[in-house]
Amino acid sequence: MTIMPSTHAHARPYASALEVLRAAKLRPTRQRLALTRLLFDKGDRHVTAEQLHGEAQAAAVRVSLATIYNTLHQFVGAGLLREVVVDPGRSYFDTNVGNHHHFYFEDTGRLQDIPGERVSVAELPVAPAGTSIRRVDVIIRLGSERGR
Amino acid sequence: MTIMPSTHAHARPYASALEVLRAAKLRPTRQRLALTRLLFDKGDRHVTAEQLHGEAQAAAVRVSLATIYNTLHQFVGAGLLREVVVDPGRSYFDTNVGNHHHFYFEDTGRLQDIPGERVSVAELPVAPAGTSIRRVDVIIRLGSERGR
DNA sequence: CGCTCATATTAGAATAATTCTAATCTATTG
DNA sequence: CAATAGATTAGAATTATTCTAATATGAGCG
Repeated sequence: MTIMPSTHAHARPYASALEVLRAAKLRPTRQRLALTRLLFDKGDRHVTAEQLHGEAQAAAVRVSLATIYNTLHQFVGAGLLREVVVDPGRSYFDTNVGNHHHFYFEDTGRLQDIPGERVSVAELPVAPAGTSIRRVDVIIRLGSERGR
Repeated sequence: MTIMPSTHAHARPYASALEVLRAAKLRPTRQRLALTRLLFDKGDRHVTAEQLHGEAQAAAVRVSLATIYNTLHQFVGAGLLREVVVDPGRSYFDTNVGNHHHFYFEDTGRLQDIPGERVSVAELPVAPAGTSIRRVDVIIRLGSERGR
C-alpha cells in the first residue's frame, strides 16, 4: 500500500483514530491518537497497561505510564474498552466491547474471547432494589493437562 | 453457654478447626487454628486478607499479615477456600467452595453467592489440547440504579 | 517429658501495580 | 496568537502482596 494524497474519505488509521476520539468526546491529543491506533488497529486484543506502554515505546511514541493509565480508564468510561479482571494484581483491557466472554489460560496468563452466543446464563434474581446489572462476566479458567 | 469439661465428642469450634486442618494435612498451629475458626465458624463469607487480619486482632489473636497470606493461600491450595477475583488489586477469599457464582456490588465491594443451579452455561469448546477447565466463574456485576 | 528438626511464624524490607501531585504543556476557542 | 481548560509528565506516594532471614514451635522419638 502506497502513501495516499491527503483526503478524508477513507478509514486510514489516523483518520479513524481521530473519529474514535471525537465520538468519545475526548480531545485528540498526540498520545491519545497514538494509543488509539496501537489499541484498535490490530483487531481484538487484551492488553495490560505495561504492555501498552512497551508497545508505545517500541513505536517511538513518548507516553508516560500515568497517561497510559489515564487513557485506558477514560476509554473504559467511554465504552471503547472493557476491563477484564482475572488475575489479582493485574488488569487486562479488552478492545472487544461486544457481548462475549473469556477463556483464561492460567499458566500463560493469556485471555481468549468466547463469542457471547456460545454462553447462556439462565435468568437469575436481580439483586436488591436500587441495583441493576452492569455486566455478566463468564470466565472459563483453563489449566494444563492435570485437571486440578 | 458455659464452659464444658474437656471431652472430644462434639463439634466445638476448636475441635472442628483441628479436624479441618488435619484433613487438609496442615499442621494445626495456634494461628492456623484461630484463622480456621474465624473463617469457618460463621457460615459462608468473603474476606480479604486485611479484613481477616483485622478480625484476628479484634479477637486478640496475634498473627502477622504474612501468615494471613500464607494461610489463605494454603487453604486455597487445600480446597478449603476459593479465591474470587472481581476487583483489580484486591483478592477475596470465599469460604464456600461448592458450585456457585457471584453477585458483585460494585459500589460497596460486597460479594453475594448465587447457587450454582441458578446459572447454566451452554457448552463451549474446550480450548486447545493439553488444557482442561479448572473452573467456570460467573460474576454478575451490579451497580446502583443508573444502569451504566 | 525433653531433644531435634522440619515446618511455621514474624517483622520488616522489597516488589508490583496503580494512583496521586504539582508543575509543565497543548488543543481549542475567540 | 493569547487565554485557558484540559492533558501530560516525572516522580513520589499508596496499596496489596510477596520475600527474607531470623526466630519460634509442633511432632516424633528415645
